Amino acid sequence: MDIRFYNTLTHQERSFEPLEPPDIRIYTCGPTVYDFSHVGNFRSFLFSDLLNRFLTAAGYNVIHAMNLTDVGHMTEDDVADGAGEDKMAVAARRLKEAKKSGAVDAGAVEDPDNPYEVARYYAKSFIEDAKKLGMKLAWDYPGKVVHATDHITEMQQLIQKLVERDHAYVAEDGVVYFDVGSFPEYGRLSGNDIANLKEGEGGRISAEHQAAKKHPADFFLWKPDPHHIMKWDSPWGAGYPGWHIECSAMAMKVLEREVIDIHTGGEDNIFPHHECEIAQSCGVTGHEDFARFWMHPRHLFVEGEKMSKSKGTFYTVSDVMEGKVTGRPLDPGVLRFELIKTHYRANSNFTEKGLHDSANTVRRLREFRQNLLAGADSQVTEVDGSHPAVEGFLSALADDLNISAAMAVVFEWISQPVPDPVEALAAFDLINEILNVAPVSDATGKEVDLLVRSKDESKLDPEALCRGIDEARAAKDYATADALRDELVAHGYEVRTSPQGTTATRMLA
RNA sequence: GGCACCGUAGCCAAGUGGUAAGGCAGGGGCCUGCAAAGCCUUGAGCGGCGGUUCGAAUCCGCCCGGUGCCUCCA
Repeated sequence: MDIRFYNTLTHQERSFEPLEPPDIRIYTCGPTVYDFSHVGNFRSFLFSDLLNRFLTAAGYNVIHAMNLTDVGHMTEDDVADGAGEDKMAVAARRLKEAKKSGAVDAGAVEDPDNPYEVARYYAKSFIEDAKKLGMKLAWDYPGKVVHATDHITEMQQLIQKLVERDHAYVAEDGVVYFDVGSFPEYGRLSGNDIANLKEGEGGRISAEHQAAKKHPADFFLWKPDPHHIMKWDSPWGAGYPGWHIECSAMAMKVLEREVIDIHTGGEDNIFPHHECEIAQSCGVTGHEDFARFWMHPRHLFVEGEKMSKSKGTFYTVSDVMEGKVTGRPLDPGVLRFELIKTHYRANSNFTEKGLHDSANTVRRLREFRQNLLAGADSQVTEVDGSHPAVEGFLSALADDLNISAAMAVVFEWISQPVPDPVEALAAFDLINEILNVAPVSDATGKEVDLLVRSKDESKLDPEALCRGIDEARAAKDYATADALRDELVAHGYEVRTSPQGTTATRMLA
Protein backbone atom coordinates (compact mmCIF):
# COMPACT_ATOMS: atom_id res chain seq x y z
CA MET A 1 0.00 0.00 0.00
CA ASP A 2 1.33 3.41 -0.92
CA ILE A 3 0.84 5.58 2.13
CA ARG A 4 0.91 9.29 1.49
CA PHE A 5 0.88 12.01 4.13
CA TYR A 6 1.01 15.76 3.96
CA ASN A 7 4.31 16.79 5.45
CA THR A 8 4.38 20.27 6.97
CA LEU A 9 8.15 20.22 6.59
CA THR A 10 8.02 20.05 2.79
CA HIS A 11 4.55 21.57 2.33
CA GLN A 12 3.65 18.61 0.16
CA GLU A 13 1.91 15.30 0.24
CA ARG A 14 4.61 12.65 0.00
CA SER A 15 4.92 8.88 0.11
CA PHE A 16 5.64 7.74 3.61
CA GLU A 17 8.38 5.18 4.15
CA PRO A 18 9.40 4.21 7.68
CA LEU A 19 13.07 4.51 8.60
CA GLU A 20 13.20 1.02 10.07
CA PRO A 21 10.23 -0.99 8.86
CA PRO A 22 8.18 -2.55 10.25
CA ASP A 23 8.73 -0.14 13.16
CA ILE A 24 7.29 3.35 13.03
CA ARG A 25 8.16 5.84 15.73
CA ILE A 26 5.67 8.60 16.42
CA TYR A 27 5.88 11.41 18.92
CA THR A 28 2.84 13.51 19.78
CA CYS A 29 2.98 16.81 21.62
CA GLY A 30 0.70 16.18 24.54
CA PRO A 31 -1.28 18.39 26.90
CA THR A 32 -0.25 20.63 29.72
CA VAL A 33 -1.66 19.33 32.96
CA TYR A 34 -2.59 22.51 34.78
CA ASP A 35 -6.24 22.16 33.88
CA PHE A 36 -8.72 19.82 32.20
CA SER A 37 -8.19 19.24 28.50
CA HIS A 38 -11.02 20.39 26.26
CA VAL A 39 -12.55 18.80 23.18
CA GLY A 40 -10.28 20.84 20.93
CA ASN A 41 -7.23 19.33 22.59
CA PHE A 42 -8.71 15.91 22.16
CA ARG A 43 -9.36 16.41 18.49
CA SER A 44 -5.66 16.76 18.06
CA PHE A 45 -4.83 13.76 20.24
CA LEU A 46 -7.46 11.60 18.56
CA PHE A 47 -5.91 12.50 15.22
CA SER A 48 -2.69 10.92 16.44
CA ASP A 49 -4.71 7.94 17.63
CA LEU A 50 -6.25 7.54 14.20
CA LEU A 51 -2.79 7.76 12.66
CA ASN A 52 -1.48 5.16 15.09
CA ARG A 53 -4.38 2.78 14.49
CA PHE A 54 -4.25 3.17 10.74
CA LEU A 55 -0.52 2.43 10.56
CA THR A 56 -1.00 -0.52 12.89
CA ALA A 57 -3.79 -1.88 10.69
CA ALA A 58 -1.55 -1.35 7.67
CA GLY A 59 0.82 -3.88 9.25
CA TYR A 60 3.37 -1.71 11.00
CA ASN A 61 4.64 -1.89 14.53
CA VAL A 62 3.82 1.55 15.86
CA ILE A 63 5.85 2.89 18.76
CA HIS A 64 4.02 5.97 19.93
CA ALA A 65 5.03 8.36 22.68
CA MET A 66 3.51 11.49 24.14
CA ASN A 67 4.46 14.00 26.81
CA LEU A 68 2.51 15.49 29.66
CA THR A 69 3.80 18.97 30.32
CA ASP A 70 3.86 19.49 34.05
CA VAL A 71 6.68 21.96 34.42
CA GLY A 72 4.82 25.00 35.70
CA HIS A 73 4.99 27.46 32.86
CA MET A 74 3.89 31.02 32.98
CA THR A 75 0.48 32.55 32.52
CA GLU A 76 1.31 35.73 30.75
CA ASP A 77 1.35 34.78 27.14
CA ASP A 78 2.25 38.30 26.21
CA VAL A 79 5.50 38.05 28.10
CA ALA A 80 6.60 34.75 26.82
CA ASP A 81 10.18 34.82 27.95
CA GLY A 82 8.88 33.58 31.23
CA ALA A 83 7.07 36.06 33.37
CA GLY A 84 3.66 36.52 34.84
CA GLU A 85 2.24 34.04 37.26
CA ASP A 86 3.23 30.42 37.41
CA LYS A 87 0.46 28.31 35.93
CA MET A 88 0.84 25.87 38.76
CA ALA A 89 -0.03 28.61 41.23
CA VAL A 90 -3.15 29.43 39.23
CA ALA A 91 -4.11 25.77 39.13
CA ALA A 92 -3.58 25.49 42.88
CA ARG A 93 -5.89 28.42 43.50
CA ARG A 94 -8.51 26.96 41.17
CA LEU A 95 -8.33 23.59 42.88
CA LYS A 96 -8.67 25.12 46.33
CA GLU A 97 -11.83 26.86 45.22
CA ALA A 98 -13.13 23.69 43.60
CA LYS A 99 -12.53 21.75 46.78
CA LYS A 100 -14.36 24.36 48.81
CA SER A 101 -17.35 24.29 46.50
CA GLY A 102 -17.34 20.52 46.39
CA ALA A 103 -16.71 20.42 42.63
CA VAL A 104 -13.58 18.40 43.31
CA ASP A 105 -13.49 15.61 45.86
CA ALA A 106 -11.60 16.66 48.98
CA GLY A 107 -9.45 13.55 48.73
CA ALA A 108 -8.54 14.05 45.08
CA VAL A 109 -5.83 16.57 45.79
CA GLU A 110 -4.52 16.53 49.34
CA ASP A 111 -2.39 19.63 49.00
CA PRO A 112 -3.15 22.00 46.13
CA ASP A 113 0.03 23.91 46.91
CA ASN A 114 2.08 20.91 45.92
CA PRO A 115 2.49 21.30 42.16
CA TYR A 116 3.24 17.62 41.73
CA GLU A 117 -0.13 16.78 43.21
CA VAL A 118 -1.87 19.30 41.01
CA ALA A 119 -0.17 17.88 37.95
CA ARG A 120 -0.96 14.34 39.02
CA TYR A 121 -4.61 15.22 39.48
CA TYR A 122 -4.98 16.70 36.00
CA ALA A 123 -2.81 14.02 34.41
CA LYS A 124 -5.03 11.35 35.91
CA SER A 125 -8.08 13.12 34.62
CA PHE A 126 -6.53 13.40 31.17
CA ILE A 127 -5.76 9.69 31.04
CA GLU A 128 -9.28 8.85 32.16
CA ASP A 129 -10.77 11.00 29.42
CA ALA A 130 -8.38 9.55 26.88
CA LYS A 131 -9.46 6.05 27.86
CA LYS A 132 -13.12 6.93 27.53
CA LEU A 133 -12.38 8.18 24.04
CA GLY A 134 -10.56 4.97 23.19
CA MET A 135 -7.11 6.48 22.74
CA LYS A 136 -4.67 3.61 22.52
CA LEU A 137 -1.90 5.64 24.07
CA ALA A 138 -3.86 6.02 27.31
CA TRP A 139 -3.20 2.39 28.17
CA ASP A 140 0.51 2.98 27.68
CA TYR A 141 0.61 5.44 30.58
CA PRO A 142 3.05 5.85 32.22
CA GLY A 143 5.30 3.83 29.90
CA LYS A 144 4.92 5.84 26.71
CA VAL A 145 3.06 8.85 28.07
CA VAL A 146 5.66 10.61 30.13
CA HIS A 147 5.89 13.53 32.52
CA ALA A 148 8.30 16.32 31.70
CA THR A 149 9.33 16.61 35.33
CA ASP A 150 10.67 13.05 35.21
CA HIS A 151 13.10 14.00 32.44
CA ILE A 152 14.81 17.15 33.64
CA THR A 153 18.17 15.38 33.60
CA GLU A 154 17.82 14.45 29.94
CA MET A 155 16.87 18.03 29.12
CA GLN A 156 19.92 19.34 30.94
CA GLN A 157 22.12 16.92 29.02
CA LEU A 158 20.80 18.28 25.73
CA ILE A 159 21.31 21.85 26.87
CA GLN A 160 24.85 21.01 27.93
CA LYS A 161 25.59 19.59 24.50
CA LEU A 162 24.08 22.61 22.79
CA VAL A 163 26.32 24.89 24.84
CA GLU A 164 29.36 22.75 24.02
CA ARG A 165 28.55 22.88 20.34
CA ASP A 166 28.05 26.65 20.36
CA HIS A 167 24.38 26.36 19.56
CA ALA A 168 23.56 27.89 22.92
CA TYR A 169 25.00 30.56 25.18
CA VAL A 170 24.53 31.97 28.64
CA ALA A 171 23.48 35.58 28.32
CA GLU A 172 24.01 38.50 30.66
CA ASP A 173 20.65 37.85 32.29
CA GLY A 174 21.92 34.39 33.28
CA VAL A 175 19.48 32.65 30.95
CA VAL A 176 20.67 29.94 28.58
CA TYR A 177 19.47 30.76 25.07
CA PHE A 178 19.52 28.82 21.86
CA ASP A 179 21.44 30.75 19.25
CA VAL A 180 19.28 30.69 16.13
CA GLY A 181 22.10 32.32 14.21
CA SER A 182 24.04 29.08 14.62
CA PHE A 183 21.33 27.09 12.86
CA PRO A 184 20.76 28.26 9.28
CA GLU A 185 17.91 25.80 8.81
CA TYR A 186 15.80 27.69 11.33
CA GLY A 187 12.50 28.49 9.64
CA ARG A 188 12.42 25.44 7.41
CA LEU A 189 9.26 24.07 9.01
CA SER A 190 7.18 27.20 9.44
CA GLY A 191 8.58 29.39 6.72
CA ASN A 192 9.26 31.96 9.42
CA ASP A 193 12.92 32.26 8.64
CA ILE A 194 15.10 34.48 10.70
CA ALA A 195 15.00 37.36 8.25
CA ASN A 196 11.20 37.30 8.11
CA LEU A 197 10.56 37.14 11.80
CA LYS A 198 9.38 40.53 12.76
CA GLU A 199 10.52 41.18 16.22
CA GLY A 200 7.73 40.94 18.74
CA GLU A 201 4.96 40.90 16.13
CA GLY A 202 3.10 38.33 18.14
CA GLY A 203 3.34 40.63 21.13
CA ARG A 204 4.80 37.98 23.35
CA ILE A 205 8.36 39.01 23.91
CA SER A 206 9.48 41.36 26.64
CA ALA A 207 11.95 44.05 25.79
CA GLU A 208 13.89 43.33 28.95
CA HIS A 209 14.91 39.86 27.83
CA GLN A 210 15.25 40.82 24.20
CA ALA A 211 18.12 43.06 25.13
CA ALA A 212 20.15 40.18 26.50
CA LYS A 213 19.80 38.00 23.43
CA LYS A 214 22.06 37.87 20.41
CA HIS A 215 19.06 37.63 18.11
CA PRO A 216 15.44 38.41 18.91
CA ALA A 217 14.43 34.93 17.80
CA ASP A 218 16.74 33.23 20.30
CA PHE A 219 14.67 31.24 22.75
CA PHE A 220 15.51 30.13 26.23
CA LEU A 221 16.58 26.62 27.14
CA TRP A 222 17.14 27.09 30.85
CA LYS A 223 16.07 29.93 33.04
CA PRO A 224 17.48 30.37 36.52
CA ASP A 225 14.63 31.68 38.62
CA PRO A 226 14.37 31.42 42.39
CA HIS A 227 10.69 32.41 42.26
CA HIS A 228 9.52 29.57 40.04
CA ILE A 229 7.52 27.07 42.06
CA MET A 230 9.04 24.03 40.43
CA LYS A 231 12.78 24.38 40.08
CA TRP A 232 15.79 22.14 39.69
CA ASP A 233 19.51 22.52 40.25
CA SER A 234 21.60 22.92 37.15
CA PRO A 235 25.03 24.11 36.02
CA TRP A 236 23.28 27.38 35.15
CA GLY A 237 21.64 27.85 38.50
CA ALA A 238 18.43 26.59 40.05
CA GLY A 239 15.59 27.17 37.66
CA TYR A 240 13.42 25.53 35.04
CA PRO A 241 13.73 24.31 31.47
CA GLY A 242 12.41 25.99 28.36
CA TRP A 243 9.23 24.76 26.82
CA HIS A 244 10.70 23.31 23.67
CA ILE A 245 13.50 21.25 25.14
CA GLU A 246 11.21 18.78 26.88
CA CYS A 247 9.89 17.33 23.65
CA SER A 248 13.35 16.99 22.15
CA ALA A 249 14.57 15.20 25.24
CA MET A 250 11.60 12.93 25.76
CA ALA A 251 11.13 11.94 22.14
CA MET A 252 14.75 10.80 21.96
CA LYS A 253 14.53 9.09 25.33
CA VAL A 254 11.26 7.22 24.98
CA LEU A 255 11.55 6.39 21.29
CA GLU A 256 15.25 5.59 21.68
CA ARG A 257 16.25 7.29 18.44
CA GLU A 258 17.78 10.58 17.38
CA VAL A 259 15.60 10.67 14.27
CA ILE A 260 11.97 9.58 14.38
CA ASP A 261 9.41 8.86 11.68
CA ILE A 262 6.51 11.16 12.52
CA HIS A 263 5.97 14.04 14.88
CA THR A 264 2.47 15.40 15.46
CA GLY A 265 0.93 18.28 17.35
CA GLY A 266 -1.70 20.98 17.00
CA GLU A 267 -1.19 23.50 14.22
CA ASP A 268 -0.32 26.21 16.71
CA ASN A 269 2.78 24.18 17.57
CA ILE A 270 4.31 24.64 14.12
CA PHE A 271 5.85 27.88 15.23
CA PRO A 272 7.62 28.38 17.48
CA HIS A 273 7.49 25.06 19.28
CA HIS A 274 8.32 22.58 16.55
CA GLU A 275 10.63 24.95 14.75
CA CYS A 276 12.60 25.24 17.96
CA GLU A 277 12.48 21.52 18.60
CA ILE A 278 14.07 20.89 15.22
CA ALA A 279 16.78 23.46 15.89
CA GLN A 280 17.59 21.99 19.30
CA SER A 281 17.42 18.35 18.30
CA CYS A 282 19.39 18.68 15.11
CA GLY A 283 21.80 20.99 16.90
CA VAL A 284 22.53 18.17 19.33
CA THR A 285 22.56 15.22 16.95
CA GLY A 286 23.93 16.83 13.82
CA HIS A 287 21.33 14.98 11.76
CA GLU A 288 19.49 16.69 8.96
CA ASP A 289 16.09 15.79 10.40
CA PHE A 290 14.58 15.30 13.80
CA ALA A 291 11.34 13.85 12.45
CA ARG A 292 10.96 12.84 8.82
CA PHE A 293 7.26 13.77 8.74
CA TRP A 294 5.55 16.53 10.65
CA MET A 295 1.77 16.35 10.77
CA HIS A 296 -0.42 19.06 12.24
CA PRO A 297 -4.17 18.77 12.78
CA ARG A 298 -6.09 22.01 12.56
CA HIS A 299 -8.18 23.60 15.24
CA LEU A 300 -11.70 22.86 16.31
CA PHE A 301 -14.45 25.45 16.30
CA VAL A 302 -17.58 25.32 18.37
CA GLU A 303 -20.84 26.24 16.66
CA GLY A 304 -18.94 28.11 13.98
CA GLU A 305 -16.87 30.19 16.33
CA LYS A 306 -13.53 29.96 18.00
CA MET A 307 -13.73 28.27 21.35
CA SER A 308 -14.00 30.90 23.98
CA LYS A 309 -13.89 30.96 27.72
CA SER A 310 -16.38 33.80 27.95
CA LYS A 311 -18.87 31.94 25.76
CA GLY A 312 -18.33 28.81 27.81
CA THR A 313 -17.32 26.73 24.82
CA PHE A 314 -14.14 25.25 26.25
CA TYR A 315 -16.01 22.00 26.70
CA THR A 316 -14.24 19.25 28.56
CA VAL A 317 -14.88 15.61 27.78
CA SER A 318 -16.96 15.34 30.95
CA ASP A 319 -19.00 18.41 30.01
CA VAL A 320 -20.00 16.88 26.72
CA MET A 321 -20.60 13.40 28.06
CA GLU A 322 -22.76 14.70 30.85
CA GLY A 323 -24.96 16.49 28.34
CA LYS A 324 -23.79 20.09 28.39
CA VAL A 325 -24.21 20.29 24.62
CA THR A 326 -27.00 17.86 23.79
CA GLY A 327 -29.01 18.04 27.00
CA ARG A 328 -28.66 14.36 27.71
CA PRO A 329 -25.84 11.94 28.49
CA LEU A 330 -23.65 11.26 25.51
CA ASP A 331 -21.91 8.06 24.55
CA PRO A 332 -18.12 8.50 24.44
CA GLY A 333 -17.99 6.69 21.10
CA VAL A 334 -20.15 9.46 19.68
CA LEU A 335 -17.77 12.11 20.93
CA ARG A 336 -14.84 10.16 19.56
CA PHE A 337 -16.45 9.87 16.14
CA GLU A 338 -17.44 13.52 16.12
CA LEU A 339 -13.82 14.48 16.76
CA ILE A 340 -12.29 12.20 14.12
CA LYS A 341 -14.85 12.42 11.32
CA THR A 342 -13.46 15.57 9.74
CA HIS A 343 -10.19 15.50 7.83
CA TYR A 344 -7.43 16.53 10.18
CA ARG A 345 -6.12 19.30 7.96
CA ALA A 346 -9.42 21.16 7.83
CA ASN A 347 -10.94 23.16 10.64
CA SER A 348 -13.74 21.16 12.10
CA ASN A 349 -16.87 22.58 13.58
CA PHE A 350 -18.09 21.03 16.79
CA THR A 351 -21.87 21.41 16.93
CA GLU A 352 -24.88 19.95 18.65
CA LYS A 353 -26.22 18.88 15.28
CA GLY A 354 -22.92 17.23 14.47
CA LEU A 355 -23.11 15.23 17.69
CA HIS A 356 -26.57 14.00 16.75
CA ASP A 357 -25.34 13.05 13.29
CA SER A 358 -22.45 11.20 14.83
CA ALA A 359 -24.77 9.45 17.24
CA ASN A 360 -26.79 8.22 14.27
CA THR A 361 -23.70 6.96 12.55
CA VAL A 362 -22.34 5.21 15.61
CA ARG A 363 -25.70 3.60 16.28
CA ARG A 364 -25.91 2.38 12.68
CA LEU A 365 -22.44 0.89 12.90
CA ARG A 366 -23.22 -0.84 16.17
CA GLU A 367 -26.50 -2.25 14.89
CA PHE A 368 -24.81 -3.47 11.76
CA ARG A 369 -22.30 -5.30 13.94
CA GLN A 370 -25.00 -6.72 16.18
CA ASN A 371 -26.82 -8.10 13.17
CA LEU A 372 -23.61 -9.68 11.94
CA LEU A 373 -23.01 -11.14 15.36
CA ALA A 374 -26.47 -12.67 15.33
CA GLY A 375 -26.02 -13.94 11.79
CA ALA A 376 -22.56 -15.34 12.46
CA ASP A 377 -23.93 -17.59 15.16
CA SER A 378 -20.70 -17.67 17.19
CA GLN A 379 -18.61 -18.63 14.20
CA VAL A 380 -15.33 -16.77 13.87
CA THR A 381 -13.01 -16.30 10.96
CA GLU A 382 -10.25 -13.94 9.95
CA VAL A 383 -9.95 -11.68 6.97
CA ASP A 384 -7.02 -9.59 5.79
CA GLY A 385 -6.61 -6.35 3.94
CA SER A 386 -7.78 -7.93 0.70
CA HIS A 387 -11.41 -7.93 1.81
CA PRO A 388 -13.05 -5.32 -0.46
CA ALA A 389 -14.48 -3.19 2.35
CA VAL A 390 -11.27 -3.30 4.36
CA GLU A 391 -9.20 -2.67 1.27
CA GLY A 392 -11.32 0.33 0.28
CA PHE A 393 -11.28 1.68 3.80
CA LEU A 394 -7.52 1.36 4.22
CA SER A 395 -6.64 2.76 0.82
CA ALA A 396 -8.78 5.81 1.49
CA LEU A 397 -6.93 6.36 4.75
CA ALA A 398 -3.61 5.75 3.04
CA ASP A 399 -4.30 8.98 1.17
CA ASP A 400 -3.40 11.40 3.95
CA LEU A 401 -5.97 9.89 6.32
CA ASN A 402 -8.94 10.63 4.09
CA ILE A 403 -11.55 9.72 6.66
CA SER A 404 -14.52 10.95 4.63
CA ALA A 405 -13.70 8.76 1.66
CA ALA A 406 -13.02 5.90 4.07
CA MET A 407 -16.41 6.33 5.72
CA ALA A 408 -18.09 6.43 2.32
CA VAL A 409 -16.68 2.95 1.69
CA VAL A 410 -18.09 1.76 5.01
CA PHE A 411 -21.53 3.29 4.42
CA GLU A 412 -21.83 1.78 0.99
CA TRP A 413 -20.74 -1.57 2.32
CA ILE A 414 -23.13 -1.70 5.25
CA SER A 415 -26.10 -0.63 3.19
CA GLN A 416 -25.72 -3.68 0.94
CA PRO A 417 -26.94 -7.17 1.82
CA VAL A 418 -24.20 -9.19 3.51
CA PRO A 419 -23.55 -12.56 1.84
CA ASP A 420 -21.37 -14.01 4.58
CA PRO A 421 -21.93 -12.61 8.09
CA VAL A 422 -18.97 -14.47 9.57
CA GLU A 423 -16.56 -12.95 7.11
CA ALA A 424 -18.27 -9.56 7.27
CA LEU A 425 -17.96 -9.55 11.06
CA ALA A 426 -14.23 -10.13 10.81
CA ALA A 427 -13.94 -7.35 8.22
CA PHE A 428 -16.02 -4.99 10.29
CA ASP A 429 -13.94 -5.60 13.38
CA LEU A 430 -10.81 -4.85 11.41
CA ILE A 431 -12.30 -1.52 10.33
CA ASN A 432 -13.43 -0.86 13.87
CA GLU A 433 -9.90 -1.42 15.11
CA ILE A 434 -9.30 1.97 13.54
CA LEU A 435 -12.57 3.77 14.15
CA ASN A 436 -12.97 2.22 17.59
CA VAL A 437 -16.54 3.40 18.03
CA ALA A 438 -18.60 0.27 17.54
CA PRO A 439 -17.87 -0.40 20.28
CA VAL A 440 -15.09 1.65 21.87
CA SER A 441 -12.54 -0.83 23.19
CA ASP A 442 -9.66 -0.70 25.59
CA ALA A 443 -6.20 -2.12 24.98
CA THR A 444 -7.42 -5.68 25.48
CA GLY A 445 -10.45 -5.26 23.24
CA LYS A 446 -12.84 -4.96 26.14
CA GLU A 447 -15.73 -2.57 25.61
CA VAL A 448 -15.26 0.69 27.49
CA ASP A 449 -18.15 2.87 26.48
CA LEU A 450 -20.74 3.38 29.13
CA LEU A 451 -23.20 6.18 29.03
CA VAL A 452 -22.97 8.48 31.96
CA ARG A 453 -25.81 7.37 34.19
CA SER A 454 -28.45 10.01 34.38
CA LYS A 455 -30.16 10.68 37.65
CA ASP A 456 -33.62 9.58 36.68
CA GLU A 457 -32.48 6.38 35.05
CA SER A 458 -32.76 4.34 38.20
CA LYS A 459 -36.42 5.23 38.60
CA LEU A 460 -37.30 3.93 35.20
CA ASP A 461 -37.71 0.28 34.28
CA PRO A 462 -37.54 0.31 30.49
CA GLU A 463 -38.18 -3.39 30.14
CA ALA A 464 -41.36 -3.20 32.18
CA LEU A 465 -42.53 -0.23 30.15
CA CYS A 466 -41.82 -2.11 26.92
CA ARG A 467 -43.86 -5.04 28.18
CA GLY A 468 -46.59 -2.58 29.06
CA ILE A 469 -46.51 -1.20 25.53
CA ASP A 470 -46.79 -4.67 24.03
CA GLU A 471 -49.67 -5.59 26.35
CA ALA A 472 -51.53 -2.38 25.62
CA ARG A 473 -51.04 -2.87 21.88
CA ALA A 474 -52.28 -6.42 22.11
CA ALA A 475 -55.39 -5.06 23.81
CA LYS A 476 -55.60 -2.31 21.14
CA ASP A 477 -55.29 0.25 23.94
CA TYR A 478 -53.21 2.60 21.82
CA ALA A 479 -53.60 5.57 24.14
CA THR A 480 -51.81 3.70 26.91
CA ALA A 481 -49.18 2.34 24.54
CA ASP A 482 -48.41 5.84 23.24
CA ALA A 483 -48.24 7.28 26.74
CA LEU A 484 -45.73 4.64 27.81
CA ARG A 485 -43.69 5.24 24.69
CA ASP A 486 -43.70 8.98 25.28
CA GLU A 487 -42.43 8.44 28.79
CA LEU A 488 -39.51 6.38 27.55
CA VAL A 489 -38.67 8.92 24.86
CA ALA A 490 -38.82 11.73 27.40
CA HIS A 491 -36.22 9.87 29.45
CA GLY A 492 -33.88 9.59 26.52
CA TYR A 493 -34.82 6.21 25.16
CA GLU A 494 -35.29 5.24 21.58
CA VAL A 495 -38.34 2.98 21.29
CA ARG A 496 -38.91 0.51 18.49
CA THR A 497 -41.78 -1.82 17.97
CA SER A 498 -41.37 -4.75 15.62
CA PRO A 499 -43.23 -8.06 15.20
CA GLN A 500 -40.87 -9.41 17.88
CA GLY A 501 -42.05 -6.86 20.40
CA THR A 502 -40.94 -3.49 21.70
CA THR A 503 -37.42 -2.60 22.73
CA ALA A 504 -36.00 0.54 24.28
CA THR A 505 -32.38 1.59 24.07
CA ARG A 506 -30.64 4.64 25.44
CA MET A 507 -30.12 7.37 22.92
CA LEU A 508 -26.43 7.91 22.30
CA ALA A 509 -26.67 11.69 22.28
C1' G B 1 3.81 43.36 7.14
C1' G B 2 5.66 37.97 6.82
C1' C B 3 4.76 32.43 6.73
C1' A B 4 1.04 28.73 6.01
C1' C B 5 -3.85 26.18 5.61
C1' C B 6 -8.92 26.24 3.92
C1' G B 7 -13.34 27.91 0.63
C1' U B 8 -17.84 21.97 -3.23
C1' A B 9 -25.81 21.47 -2.07
C1' G B 10 -29.46 23.70 4.32
C1' C B 11 -25.27 21.20 7.26
C1' C B 12 -20.79 17.71 7.33
C1' A B 13 -17.85 16.29 3.25
C1' A B 14 -15.17 13.14 -1.18
C1' G B 15 -13.37 14.10 -5.89
C1' U B 16 -6.79 17.10 -7.84
C1' G B 17 -7.71 17.31 -16.08
C1' G B 18 -12.86 14.05 -19.14
C1' U B 19 -19.47 15.87 -18.19
C1' A B 20 -20.03 16.26 -9.24
C1' A B 21 -18.84 9.94 -3.86
C1' G B 22 -20.93 9.36 0.92
C1' G B 23 -23.52 10.95 5.45
C1' C B 24 -27.14 14.14 8.10
C1' A B 25 -31.36 17.13 7.57
C1' G B 26 -35.65 18.09 4.15
C1' G B 27 -39.58 16.34 0.25
C1' G B 28 -42.30 11.94 -1.76
C1' G B 29 -43.35 6.59 -1.18
C1' C B 30 -43.34 1.43 1.24
C1' C B 31 -43.81 -0.56 6.16
C1' U B 32 -46.63 0.80 11.04
C1' G B 33 -52.81 1.36 14.81
C1' C B 34 -49.74 5.95 14.86
C1' A B 35 -44.56 6.41 15.34
C1' A B 36 -39.38 5.06 15.47
C1' A B 37 -35.89 2.15 12.78
C1' G B 38 -35.32 0.13 7.92
C1' C B 39 -36.00 0.20 2.56
C1' C B 40 -37.00 2.97 -2.23
C1' U B 41 -36.83 7.83 -4.33
C1' U B 42 -35.48 13.16 -4.74
C1' G B 43 -31.50 18.13 -4.92
C1' A B 44 -25.69 21.51 -6.34
C1' G B 45 -21.99 22.72 -11.59
C1' C B 46 -17.89 23.37 -7.33
C1' G B 47 -15.94 31.71 -3.57
C1' G B 48 -15.08 35.48 -7.91
C1' C B 49 -12.52 37.03 -12.43
C1' G B 50 -9.06 35.93 -16.11
C1' G B 51 -5.64 32.27 -18.49
C1' U B 52 -3.75 27.21 -20.25
C1' U B 53 -6.45 23.01 -22.65
C1' C B 54 -10.40 19.63 -27.43
C1' G B 55 -12.03 19.58 -22.26
C1' A B 56 -11.04 22.43 -15.34
C1' A B 57 -14.17 21.91 -9.16
C1' U B 58 -9.40 19.84 -10.55
C1' C B 59 -3.37 23.31 -13.60
C1' C B 60 -1.61 28.81 -13.60
C1' G B 61 -2.38 34.12 -12.20
C1' C B 62 -5.00 37.83 -9.64
C1' C B 63 -8.83 39.01 -6.25
C1' C B 64 -12.36 38.04 -2.18
C1' G B 65 -13.57 35.48 2.32
C1' G B 66 -12.36 32.27 6.67
C1' U B 67 -8.47 30.22 9.93
C1' G B 68 -3.70 29.48 12.34
C1' C B 69 1.23 31.14 13.51
C1' C B 70 4.98 35.32 13.86
C1' U B 71 8.32 33.04 21.03
C1' C B 72 5.58 28.67 25.81
C1' C B 73 -2.51 28.06 23.21
C1' A B 74 -3.99 21.23 20.52
